[in-house]
Amino acid sequence: MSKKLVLIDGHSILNRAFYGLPDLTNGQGIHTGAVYGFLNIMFKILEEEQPDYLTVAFDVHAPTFRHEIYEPYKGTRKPMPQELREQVPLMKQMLQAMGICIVEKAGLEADDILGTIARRGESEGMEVALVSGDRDLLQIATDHIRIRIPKTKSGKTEIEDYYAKDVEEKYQVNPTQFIDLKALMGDTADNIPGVPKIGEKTATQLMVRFGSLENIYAHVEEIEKKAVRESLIQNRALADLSRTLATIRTDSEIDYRFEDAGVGNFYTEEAYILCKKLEFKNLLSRFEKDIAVSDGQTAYFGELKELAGVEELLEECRTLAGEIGLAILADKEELVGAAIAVNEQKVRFIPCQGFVTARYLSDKLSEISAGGQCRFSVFDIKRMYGWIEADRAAESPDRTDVMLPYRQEKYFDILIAAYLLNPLKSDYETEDIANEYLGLTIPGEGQVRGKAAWAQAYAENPKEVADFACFNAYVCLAAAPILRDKLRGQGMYDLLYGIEMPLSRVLFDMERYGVLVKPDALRAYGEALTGRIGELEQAIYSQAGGQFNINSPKQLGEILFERMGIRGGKKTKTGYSTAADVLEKLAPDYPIVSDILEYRGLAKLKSTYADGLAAYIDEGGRIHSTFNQTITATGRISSTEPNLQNIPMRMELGRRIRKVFVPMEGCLFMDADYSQIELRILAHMSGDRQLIEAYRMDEDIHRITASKVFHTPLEEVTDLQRRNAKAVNFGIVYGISSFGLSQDLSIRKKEAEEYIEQYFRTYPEVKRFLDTTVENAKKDGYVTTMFGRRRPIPELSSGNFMQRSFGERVAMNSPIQGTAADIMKIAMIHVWERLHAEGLRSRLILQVHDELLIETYADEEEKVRRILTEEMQNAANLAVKLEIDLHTGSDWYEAK
DNA sequence: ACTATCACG
DNA sequence: ACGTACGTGATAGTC
Repeated sequence: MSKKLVLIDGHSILNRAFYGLPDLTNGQGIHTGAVYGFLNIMFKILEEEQPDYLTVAFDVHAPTFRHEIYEPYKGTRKPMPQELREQVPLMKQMLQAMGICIVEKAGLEADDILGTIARRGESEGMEVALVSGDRDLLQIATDHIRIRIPKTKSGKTEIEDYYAKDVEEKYQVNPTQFIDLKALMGDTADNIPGVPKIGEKTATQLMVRFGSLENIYAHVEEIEKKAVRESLIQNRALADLSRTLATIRTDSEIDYRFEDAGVGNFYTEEAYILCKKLEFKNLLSRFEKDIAVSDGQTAYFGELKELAGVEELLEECRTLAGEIGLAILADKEELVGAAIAVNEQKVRFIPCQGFVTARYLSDKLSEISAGGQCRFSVFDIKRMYGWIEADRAAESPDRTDVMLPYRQEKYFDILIAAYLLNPLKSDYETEDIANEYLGLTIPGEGQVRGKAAWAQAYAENPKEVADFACFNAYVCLAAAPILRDKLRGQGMYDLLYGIEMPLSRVLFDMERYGVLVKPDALRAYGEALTGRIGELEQAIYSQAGGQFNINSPKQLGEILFERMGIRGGKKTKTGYSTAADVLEKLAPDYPIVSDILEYRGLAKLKSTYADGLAAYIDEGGRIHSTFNQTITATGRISSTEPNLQNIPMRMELGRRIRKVFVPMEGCLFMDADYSQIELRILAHMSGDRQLIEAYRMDEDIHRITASKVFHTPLEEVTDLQRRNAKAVNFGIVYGISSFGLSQDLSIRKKEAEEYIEQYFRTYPEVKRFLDTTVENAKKDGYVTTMFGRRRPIPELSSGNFMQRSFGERVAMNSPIQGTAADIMKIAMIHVWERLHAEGLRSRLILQVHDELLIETYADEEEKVRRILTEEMQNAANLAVKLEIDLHTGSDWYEAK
């Protein structure tokens, strides 16, 4: 096995970390963000590489410009900001404390040091990973020297890897040629002048054609472009100088021995003290952990393969009064294994093999789950119910306590907890939770399995996969108390056990149950569309005078606004806007435009719905959507693969798709939706007497609003007035802006302003409520729903007007939308509980934000109607009634 | 991977 | 003066 060497470009990574992270300071006002970021990147790399040797190189003078002596070409790189400059010595101090080898030498660039050590390592047969923030180092890449460039993308650090072949693939030149390429195009940041008039494109062209700078000059007369040719000839000296400047030395004289760079124990007392001083809390806990278990975190992880050992462990869990961490590795229909963290010292992976079959393990876990003393902390419980409640998940019982375990802390889901604590993140891997709440770096799922199934990954790499599972179980166990404390501290513990945990069980059922569709009807619908789409296509081509891709906004824009000369303003960054609202204005004057609009509509229906849905139908004719509980910023549920929350409704033709969603034999659909739930919540939360009063009248709310706002007797309110009032009602809920309202109603901004002003005069407490909500949000940095759900709004402290305005609208909207989501979730749980408690077979099928669909057995219709009505209306006790519209039918179209 | 568009609440 | 309605997901095209 060849040895592994990791080299880090100190300044460049520190720089990356500085600009990639918010500006952290400790209590004494010392800036620490860059050091912190550097350490995180370094630990991530170390976990991945597990190197034998590690070295960090620095330039001697902190803000050195590359080749500073060449004054005329002084770089355009900004000077290093003070906040970063002062972190350089701190960084070095930290590395020294951790016993990490640092190399720097007066008169030498870090690049040259890195290049030299990398080559030496390679010649001694090592695999070298060179970590740097910029691409200069690419010229060093070989088959054994890999350049690693960390990229910060939306908070996550991704690392790009370049062997020699990857450089060629990406830049069309090999690493050696990369030097010449750079000499030609120059690099202002690095003080490399380059040849005037030659940029990246021309430089690449020349290099691909001639292979080297030397050869370019040998054939310079063959270059067709006059400007390029002459610039080359005139600037020969500059080109040669640039080449020298661009070349990284690999034969520098440095005093360096690999023995001094061995990777040892970083967690020294000295480093611990320094981390404490800098207040790297996350890192500290990691230090303590590693000091405690001295020789590495995996030391107490183990694999259990013998039945006897497994039984012993499971029995221990069954009788344990405390909490255990549980991680399940499962592919779609195959349980591969489970890791259990009994305590911090005992974490074991149980693979499904030999006598320990998947069935055995699943049954055992179900038994413990149902009757054991212990509690489970897991990641993503919804995906686990199927494995740990094999029996109970089946049809059940006439009991009133069916939901009890989910309410009473039997389970703790670190995914849901992390989501509640910060619902703004785009994903919540165990890896991220470990890092954020435990300061621990663990392997990521992608690293361990790539795209392979777990079964395959385990077969190929049992140790790594077992460790991965153990890490996950461990993190579930270790993070639980921390997350619990934070949730309690933020008043969200009741939200977790009153709503989210029970809900996860409801969603699991809905996903597994699915919804029946009629494949033939769906196919027929698609075929009907195909016919009309073909006609429209021909009509459009003949009017446009030729064929083109109607689906391409780019081509369509060119045809419409250039070839056909239709007037229509540019809108998007990339060209003309062909969005529906633009085209609708043109449709009356241009038949082709209305054809395009119709085509668009039909193409959408066909691709997304007719064809799209068909791909998800299982053997039983059912579609099983996934209901995501940890996606939205406001607390709503989302639906994916397929999305069943955006099935067409507003237009008749699209709405007909709902006819293919049907109840199974012997059942009917029962559908109920809340009537203006958000506006009612606004009435309640604001306590506005007029608005509450309006809801107590048995009359259409938009009509009443119109009457009040426009000072018109109720009977005389015109349709237009009602429509305007309705738009204002919506606008208020969205976090009103006069511009937005004016767009929606196609009126002048001034008029919109007047409407809003009138509205607020009518409902003054609504205005006060919205104002204080925004004000509090600015003070606290977040808003909350009636049930304590939080949404942080970082935009509110933005210096950017647009961002801040957005934050203000969000502050007005989120408590309302979020409370509506909370109420619907409560209703779902109660409906589910009563269906089970009353021994009914009817089941919840879909949730569409304010709507619930139940597949109802014919003989249960009246009971279900009662349950649905009562539980939805009574889900929350507001100052106004929660009313619902309820319908039944033999398909979704009819029931809605 | 990103953009534009459009389906829903 | 800034340039917007709030929350989602899927598809197709383009890079």
